Amino acid sequence: MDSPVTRGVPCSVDVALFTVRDEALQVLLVRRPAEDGEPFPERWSLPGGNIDVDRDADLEACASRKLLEETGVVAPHLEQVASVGNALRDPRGWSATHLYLALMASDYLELRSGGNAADLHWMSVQGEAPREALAFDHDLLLEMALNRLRAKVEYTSLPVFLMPVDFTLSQLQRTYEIVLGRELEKKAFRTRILAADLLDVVARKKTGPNRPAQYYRLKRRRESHIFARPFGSAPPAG
Amino acid sequence: MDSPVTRGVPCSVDVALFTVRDEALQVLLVRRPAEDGEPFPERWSLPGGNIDVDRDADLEACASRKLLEETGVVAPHLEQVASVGNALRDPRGWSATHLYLALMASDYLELRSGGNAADLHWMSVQGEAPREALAFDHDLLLEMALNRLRAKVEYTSLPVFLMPVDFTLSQLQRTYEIVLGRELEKKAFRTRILAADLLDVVARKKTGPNRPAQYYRLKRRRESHIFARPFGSAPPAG
DNA sequence: TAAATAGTGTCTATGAGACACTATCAG
DNA sequence: CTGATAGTGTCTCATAGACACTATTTA
Repeated sequence: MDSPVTRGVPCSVDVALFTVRDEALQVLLVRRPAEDGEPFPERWSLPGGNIDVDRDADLEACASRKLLEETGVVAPHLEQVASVGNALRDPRGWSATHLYLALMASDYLELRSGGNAADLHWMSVQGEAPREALAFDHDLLLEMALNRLRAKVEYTSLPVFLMPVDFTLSQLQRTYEIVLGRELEKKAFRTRILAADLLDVVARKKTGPNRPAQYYRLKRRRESHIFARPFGSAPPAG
Repeated sequence: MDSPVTRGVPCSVDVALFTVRDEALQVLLVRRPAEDGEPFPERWSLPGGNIDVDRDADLEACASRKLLEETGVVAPHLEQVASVGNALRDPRGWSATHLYLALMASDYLELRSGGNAADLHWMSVQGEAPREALAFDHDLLLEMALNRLRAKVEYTSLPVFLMPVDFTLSQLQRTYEIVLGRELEKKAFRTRILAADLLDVVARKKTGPNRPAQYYRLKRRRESHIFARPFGSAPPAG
């Protein structure tokens, strides 16, 4: 109205890609470039970057593109978490970023970063140990993505996207437990998951010196299932 | 990286302000200006507009400002819903908007619109009747805000922000029913609400030719309560 | 008294929690 | 047989759902 020319605001997308590796929930980080003029040189950050209005059909397409370019990966789950815009998050001035949460099985991973894998890093988010500060406000963004992930894991089937194609219920339960940071009751867990009718039975597979487990595979469906009650006795976050 | 100057993207905030009036859930609309060059002249739209990096500390401050400027109102609940950015939503080119959901009691309302109240309009969102198309992609934004509202009302105490300061449990239940579009069981509703320890008892008030109801008032707390199970037998949306 | 709305008593149904039990493999 | 992990039987408990019942007001 009163501003004759609307300049626009620097607009980016950042992606918190989680996986479960080595019995821990981990998030993918990329190293910031060392070039002159770039803020936070050589610091770790979430993968992401500015929207390219000529290449990105929409915000989610930008998130997919950034993930593919920086990691060579197409995640089976990608959802918008929130947007953060203010004058302080980038030393160059007012900017807005659009945070996405991505999930994938660790055995899909074959990371590449413009030929330099040393610029990629999995960081465990378990434990309260002080972590190295990330670039920009990415510590906050990571916290927001983690809160979203944990909140949804309390009452949805989201963790199936952290599993390989075929998996057992014990493996799925372990994944839930790692993300939630607490143990779950076996019988209740199995009853719920099977009642949700999310999984197809596939052939049993050989394992070690014990009864072989039934393997399952996600049915064709995009959305995750919402359970009528949250897991465990803990109230859902919020 | 390869673009020497990052131009930025036109960045706006839109607010879906809901209230319950006349036994219906209603959303506030503002009329687009008739000026030459403005897209969608004189069409109805959600209140909102471009971010002013000199005045808005962050996205939420921008939403509050737009709401105050266009309606004279400070809503007791304001939350971010999602962001939509693509090349098609504005005929002038790629843009991103940040959608907020606001709730307030209808008896707080004293709308003003730069001196012209005819540019404001409450639209009922009940019923499947085809509505007049809104400007930009605001039909989509309204749908997203409605979905968020209805989903959260299934398992939270959000509707307390649609109530006046003092209210009865019957009135609160009616508000839930209007938003959800279905009736709830009285006993279960009252038990849940009271067990959540959200409300303080205030003095009874005179009513009509019947037993006077107990009035309640929201305790001091910012966040809405999350119930362990959704209301009714219907599964939560999602 | 009737009419109207507020609020409760109580039984049933569902599904989670606990936990001990059985099942099936390698050796 | 043992050891290990997979999977089940069954009891208890919390809370929603149904619905009839009582309570309190004005007229």
